[in-house]
Amino acid sequence: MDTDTRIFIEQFGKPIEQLELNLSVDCVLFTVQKGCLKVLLTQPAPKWGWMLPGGFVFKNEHLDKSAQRILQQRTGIAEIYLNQFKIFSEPSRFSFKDFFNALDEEKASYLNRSIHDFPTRVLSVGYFALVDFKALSRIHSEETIQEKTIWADVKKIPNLQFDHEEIIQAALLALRTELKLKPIVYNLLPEKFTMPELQRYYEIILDKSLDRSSFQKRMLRWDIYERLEERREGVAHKRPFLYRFAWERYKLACEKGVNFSV
Amino acid sequence: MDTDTRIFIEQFGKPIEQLELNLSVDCVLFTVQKGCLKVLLTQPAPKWGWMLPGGFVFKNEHLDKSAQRILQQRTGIAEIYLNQFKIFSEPSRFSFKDFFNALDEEKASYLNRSIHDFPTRVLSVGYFALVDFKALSRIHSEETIQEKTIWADVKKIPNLQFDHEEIIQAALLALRTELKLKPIVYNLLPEKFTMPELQRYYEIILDKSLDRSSFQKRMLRWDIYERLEERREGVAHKRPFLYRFAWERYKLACEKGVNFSV
DNA sequence: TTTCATTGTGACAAAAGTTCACAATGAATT
DNA sequence: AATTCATTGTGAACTTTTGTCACAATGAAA
Repeated sequence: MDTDTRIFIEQFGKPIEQLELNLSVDCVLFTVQKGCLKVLLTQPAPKWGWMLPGGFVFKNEHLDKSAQRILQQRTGIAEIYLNQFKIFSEPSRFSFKDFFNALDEEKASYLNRSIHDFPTRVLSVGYFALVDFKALSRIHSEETIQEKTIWADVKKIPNLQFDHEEIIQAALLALRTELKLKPIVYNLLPEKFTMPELQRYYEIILDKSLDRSSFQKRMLRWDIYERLEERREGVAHKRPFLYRFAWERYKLACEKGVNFSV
Repeated sequence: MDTDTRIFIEQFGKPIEQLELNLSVDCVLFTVQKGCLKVLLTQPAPKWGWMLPGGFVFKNEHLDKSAQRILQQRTGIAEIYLNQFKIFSEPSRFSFKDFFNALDEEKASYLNRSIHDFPTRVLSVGYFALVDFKALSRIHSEETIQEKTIWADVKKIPNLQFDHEEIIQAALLALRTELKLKPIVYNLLPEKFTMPELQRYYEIILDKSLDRSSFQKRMLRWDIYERLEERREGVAHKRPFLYRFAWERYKLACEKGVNFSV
């Protein structure tokens, strides 16, 4: 019996009978590290290439919960900003038949099933998620799945399984579009951050440089960031103020119809 | 045998074996008529209430094609602006069991199948579509399905089947959000239109009044509408100029990063 | 003590958005 | 035939927002 295949299909312990085999979720988890926008890639077993963290939806499970579960299994974090951005439904995007054949072994019989028991079309609902890289390193969850993972620069994505390269490009587009509508960058930053840091993150996501003075004025005019008394310490120059995202002010700004595009 | 049920399930002629019974598409077709934003509702048979035009996806059919087919069957128009905005996946949103029971007849046996042959969860991919009301009245397609339909004011939606009321509200939100990103209103208008008409359509969609002078200046500054030599004739006052959406200019504006929010 | 990259801020100009006003228009009314 | 009147195109004046530039403040590193 091929344990890897079983693990892949059975979602790390969930019996196959309790899975919607025609419905999967794939998560594009973005983070900013070393000045680059990165996405999490996994390799459940050495025989497979890199792919997005994802999996089949449980019977009776909400899609959002499914995405949340998949990310929690990998990061240990329960509350991650999630955005369902697109459904990938190309009939040929994933084939159980090809998948089992590619394994070049005893195929579906591993699961005591005929290949005809598997659906011919598997949908994937694409989610993008945002997380502060530093928050990840502080997490030590015992639930976290042990599988090989890397953070790949969005500008240098390796070849991926299935249609996952397409999913990442669509996620990137959706992230940038959403950023014109809502100030979601704060999900990538720690609770307290400086204006130059906020600006840097915008620049990294949008892949273009912004003017410092007008950026600061715009952010302050939105009035959704609370300036703290503290400043960032230990810098070799003037210490920048720390800011914090202010939910109540943000709600007010939304009601006023503030345009959050930069 | 219940012909209506067969027609409902079998998608007007498509054998049940060729349908993805766990995957449906529902279309929220918007139009502007008599100063109101309206959506198309259908009633395939008197025993059912109002619902959105929709149906099961064919095996091997692309989702976009499916939505296009469904709308073409109802409107006769082949090219309609389409936007896949959300997936409705609540496990209990549609149940074949409840559906057949509600019919209070010989249930699934109509289709020579056991209820266990039907999936327990049916997804719906939501599309919203935009069409010029006048274009509809000029269409005389022989393919058009004969079923009872109405145009319902979005402010006065009757009780609908399944989760279709929720789908309409989500579509309305998606339409308004999309309108901040792209000038998609032109899909609701005829090829030639005046500035006051364009403004009126924005006001109807966003459900708020806009200033005439600043609206006109904004539209002209985007430089995506071509002013024609013609004017609207037969009006009891100064004749307004006619404009036309200019694709090439629009593409240039997108490259320049024009913000299309009003 | 000096150097130096970075930050907060303000002056100024340019661009965009708002408000108001007025002449032009042409069917409808008298 | 003259008058009425709601609507339109446009421009002036003003406010707000954005873009550009400059300069002093800062504090670790040299």
